[in-house]
Amino acid sequence: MSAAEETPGGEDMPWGEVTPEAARRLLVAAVEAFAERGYHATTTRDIAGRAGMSPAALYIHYKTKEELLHRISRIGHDRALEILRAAADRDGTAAERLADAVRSFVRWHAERHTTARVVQYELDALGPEHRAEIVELRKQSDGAVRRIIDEGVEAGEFVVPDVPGTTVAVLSLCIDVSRWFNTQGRRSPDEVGALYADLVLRMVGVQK
Amino acid sequence: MSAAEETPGGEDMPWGEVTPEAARRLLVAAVEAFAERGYHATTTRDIAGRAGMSPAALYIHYKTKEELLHRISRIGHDRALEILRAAADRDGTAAERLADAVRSFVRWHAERHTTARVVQYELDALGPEHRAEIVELRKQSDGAVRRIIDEGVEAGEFVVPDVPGTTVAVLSLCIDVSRWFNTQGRRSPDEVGALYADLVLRMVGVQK
DNA sequence: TCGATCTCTAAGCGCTTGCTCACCCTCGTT
DNA sequence: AACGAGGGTGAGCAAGCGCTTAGAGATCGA
Repeated sequence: MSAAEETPGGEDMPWGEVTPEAARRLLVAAVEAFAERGYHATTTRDIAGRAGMSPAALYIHYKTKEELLHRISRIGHDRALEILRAAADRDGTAAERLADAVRSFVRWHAERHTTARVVQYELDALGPEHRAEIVELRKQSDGAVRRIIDEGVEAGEFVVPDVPGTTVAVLSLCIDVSRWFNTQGRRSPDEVGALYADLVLRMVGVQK
Repeated sequence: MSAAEETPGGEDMPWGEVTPEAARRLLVAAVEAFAERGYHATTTRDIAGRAGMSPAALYIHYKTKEELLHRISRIGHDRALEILRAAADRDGTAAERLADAVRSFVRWHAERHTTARVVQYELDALGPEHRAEIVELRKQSDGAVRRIIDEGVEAGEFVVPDVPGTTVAVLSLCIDVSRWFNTQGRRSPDEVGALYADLVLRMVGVQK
């Protein structure tokens, strides 16, 4: 390891920013449990057990079970928004940027589909203030995609009669990947990403 | 009422086939509660309360809480499959039939989004045998859509490099409507259906 | 009029839940 | 050697869970 304070696994390790290590183990265990059985069906004993700790250990690092979900949701949404913004801010035609956004967004939802499932489908389990915070992040994701489509229409690259509606459809299509994607399935995350990028370009009227 | 044995509301009333009336009231209450809070977060006391009955009354009509979910899921999936098959079996070009399938399927997911949310997103809460039964119905839905796309490709109407992948994407797009659709929102079920039918025709390469 | 049948309730059982508390063990520092 | 701080545990509390049971009331054919 090059830097003294670097986290094991490097900066790109998922959950690398969560410290100390016991807190990260609990969080990873919670992601798995929430993804498998849903937030409400998961017990704090199950989470602690998966992390190899006693039920009481959870409450040293997190005030409540809901705070655990919030931390997961927050980190996941930050990452999702980062991915979309990176694609939107690139150089290139609108078609290139939209394809890039869909490809990387879908790849994330497929590769990290356990995390994504929790992030995208357990929103209602959050408390009111936490939910409001996350909803705001979602609006920004919507904005990033809409911006690309708007610019494509303006540049004459896209033919889109209903930009807000198409934006919702594109995001919805990508997000739902985390529901049906299965590691045992036939397709790799890269393949699904490529397929979806092609489908979305067709949706906005790009001719090949 | 014209026929002696007719159910109030007529044949097209949702849940009209569920009798007696108390059982239907409980089922409708369960749909609302499951859609709002999720299956696991919903208590049998809450369901009975919404139906204006005591907690014990639920067990006169249903053996367990899971049986209630299964009944809802079964009826909903039957209806969804019926909609897709009706469109697939119509006369007309593949494009017309695909547009019809998407339009009516999306309209159902928007109009009855509380029901659809339970039907589409609470699959994992079912027991193993019940889940297997429902998964089989889903495969048939996939088959109905795939058939239309296959025929469109064969007839030269569609240009689709990856038929199975596109089928999954089309169904996924429609199903996810039940997650984000809101009655207070700007669009009517008809409008979303029309938008989505257009987007899907673009996905399969139909030129306008 | 009488019991049979069906629907529904009040009360509550056995269990699990999220979470707490008193205490212990392992440290780095003095 | 003594200490304080903080991560960890075993036991368990109050509350809420799905579900059961004994019995009340309403309805109806014989």
